[in-house]
Amino acid sequence: MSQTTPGAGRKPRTDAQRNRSHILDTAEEYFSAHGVSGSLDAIAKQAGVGPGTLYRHFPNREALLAALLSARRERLEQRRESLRAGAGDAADALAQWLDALAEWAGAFDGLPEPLRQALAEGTSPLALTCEGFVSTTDEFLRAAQREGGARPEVRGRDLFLAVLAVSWVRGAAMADDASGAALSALLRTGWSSAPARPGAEG
Amino acid sequence: MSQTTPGAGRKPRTDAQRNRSHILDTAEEYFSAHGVSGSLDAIAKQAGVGPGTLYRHFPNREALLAALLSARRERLEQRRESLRAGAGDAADALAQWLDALAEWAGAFDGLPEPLRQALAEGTSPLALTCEGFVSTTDEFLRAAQREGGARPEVRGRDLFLAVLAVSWVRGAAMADDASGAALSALLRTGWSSAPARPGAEG
Amino acid sequence: MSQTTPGAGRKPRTDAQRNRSHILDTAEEYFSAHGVSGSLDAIAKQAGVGPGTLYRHFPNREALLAALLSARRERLEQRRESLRAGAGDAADALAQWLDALAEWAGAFDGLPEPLRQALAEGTSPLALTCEGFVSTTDEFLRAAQREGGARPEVRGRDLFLAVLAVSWVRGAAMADDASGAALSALLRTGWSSAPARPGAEG
Amino acid sequence: MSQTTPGAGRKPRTDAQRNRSHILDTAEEYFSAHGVSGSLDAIAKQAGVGPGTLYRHFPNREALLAALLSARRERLEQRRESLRAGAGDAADALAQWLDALAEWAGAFDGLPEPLRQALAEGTSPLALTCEGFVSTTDEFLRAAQREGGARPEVRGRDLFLAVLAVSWVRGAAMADDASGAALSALLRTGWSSAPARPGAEG
DNA sequence: CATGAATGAGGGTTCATTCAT
DNA sequence: GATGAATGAACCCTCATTCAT
Repeated sequence: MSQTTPGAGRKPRTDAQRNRSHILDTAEEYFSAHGVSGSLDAIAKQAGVGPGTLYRHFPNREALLAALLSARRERLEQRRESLRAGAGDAADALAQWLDALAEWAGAFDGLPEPLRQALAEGTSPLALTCEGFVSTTDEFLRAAQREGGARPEVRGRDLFLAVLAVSWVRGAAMADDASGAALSALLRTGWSSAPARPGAEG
Repeated sequence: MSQTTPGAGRKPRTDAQRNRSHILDTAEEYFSAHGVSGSLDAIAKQAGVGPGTLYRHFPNREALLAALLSARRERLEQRRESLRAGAGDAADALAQWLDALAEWAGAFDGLPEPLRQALAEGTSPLALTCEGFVSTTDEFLRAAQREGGARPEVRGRDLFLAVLAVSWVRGAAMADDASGAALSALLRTGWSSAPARPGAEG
Repeated sequence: MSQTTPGAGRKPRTDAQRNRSHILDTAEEYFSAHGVSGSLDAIAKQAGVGPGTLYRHFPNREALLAALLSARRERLEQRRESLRAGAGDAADALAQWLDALAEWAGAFDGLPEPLRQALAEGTSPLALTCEGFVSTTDEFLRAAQREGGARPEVRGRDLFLAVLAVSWVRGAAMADDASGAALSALLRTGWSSAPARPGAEG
Repeated sequence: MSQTTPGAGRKPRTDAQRNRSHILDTAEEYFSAHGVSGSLDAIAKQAGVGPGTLYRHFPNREALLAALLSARRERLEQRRESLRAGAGDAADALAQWLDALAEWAGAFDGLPEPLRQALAEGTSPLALTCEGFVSTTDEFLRAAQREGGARPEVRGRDLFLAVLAVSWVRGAAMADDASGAALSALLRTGWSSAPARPGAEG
């Protein structure tokens, strides 16, 4: 009655994997449609498994989220590599990295919230993922600072949080889609047009 | 059971008012302690009224929130007036206005979320309040732009959203309290140290 | 779809009472059939109310149990009165009171367990009821002790617990129904045939 | 993952035994800590075996319990032997046997319950163990009766049940630890101080 | 023999909201 | 106006048991 596509026969053992990824697919779909607060039970049902099965694979919502994001993380890490390899401006690289990060954090409706919490509380499987990205952000940032393309007082963690915040704003179906881009720009240049403290950075 | 002595038979119209403001006081306290997602039922109970009574005055959570914020809005409007009157730099006035706004948006845990939604969806009593502040922000912003103290491409709505976003980040008990301030600074100056406007500063 | 017998129209307000007692009736029936560990949700469903309604009236299983038993308590208290009024032997009165108590404690399958817990932990609405009966037991006991019909070292609380224990034994569908009676007798006379009090019988 | 070095290919038959006794040790520990209603899954996990393995050895909770108790049974049977050998009073021997039994039945929190059920239903591996002890109790009892130290109408089965009941009462963390002892005494002498029906037994 | 993934009913509980009184 | 009982979907989680490998 439950999990097999009819005619697929039995799927045990190795299909723990298949089941797991089926749950992941379903969750991806479900979170995309309903946001990260969607019901776990509903995901299980939609995946055609009992709640216990989902629970076995992912003991809580964050674990599921973490698994979901880790798939996307790969893409992000590829991006990181290509940006590292890229010859150009360190500041541009940072900007592009932040964009990639923002896209990642905006994968699902409401995702920024648990990410921020993970960062704040440290526990939760999401925290590790976040910390990793904070480090990467720091690298890009320091490179840019060395080249004089980024303000020296800025810290990677703040930048990461800022990206989260921008994603959070984007999250709502905005009346005005320009806002997302505008905020990214704001983040880069600030609203002030005063000189960026001449002499502070050469 | 709450405000009338039983058997009095006289229920002066003012009782409705008294009830209403008692609910507001309770809600203020409750939201401060439990964040804006606290149970409305609990507020009603704590206020000593039935849930129906609460609902009569405030048909939903946002209405209650709006009423709560409108009290604080006065303070904010006073701030606006004093900033308008202030002689100084228009950019500084804007910065101070944004700070005041951030404080307002951080009144309760989780408040930025409904504010953003209100702004995005337009419906909801909160939307009006927000729009009002967007306008005010716009005024300050345009003044600053006229003086050359703010970038011309920035819009008041984006600034308002940015303030919301900063408040949202602050919301979590951050491991690092400096982040809030850092983000505010970031918002003003951006992370880039490239000249704010080519030619503007040599 | 839910709680009204079709055609009964609406039942609000006063029918909180009717509802409440309907739940009680259902619970009585349900506990009789399935023992005191039966599902509360199932009771609610069978009573035609939502789980929340049941929950409103009885915040937990013990509260429900207490309400159920308080109905029977009246019968027990009548018994107490008639025993008090009865002229006869104080020891016999005690014995009959203990029998009544045992019947009360055996009302539902598994009831002795929560009763014992209530007595041990003191919290729980059941505890009060139990304590009351302990007191009554003490009264009967002391009367019997004064007449020399009960051992002086025995305490009311122990007797109450013993009754609970006897009911507990009875609880299982015994292969041998004589056991219940045998235990009651045992409780009265003990298994030893040594003189009850040295000198009391020569 | 548990007992074989992976790749060894050799799984001597004794491993089953080793597994079995490891499960038993774990269960002993677990039941001691959590009472007999603890989760079997948890025991399996703690023992480092799959739930299936546990189930192979012990098809249900009672089987596991029976195995656990059979270890303790040996101690009990030694006690029996020493009591049989003892010269003294048959009634005292019975009393001591009952004490030993009570201790046995109190080995784990909540143990009396399944024991009673086993006795009542006859099925279940525990029943055999219980019946054995009923017989032994009967032996001691009859000896005492022959010496005039026990009432003639008492039966071994009732005494066994009574011991279970006393253990059951002891089970709860009693506000008053004296109750356990008091009940044992009660069981021996009864609460009545009337002569033990002189003439009925000599 | 051992494994451990899967099952899935069932547990208690919460709460925004409606509506008869 | 105020009341508060009723609703009932939804939530997360547990666990004894089966069975393909």
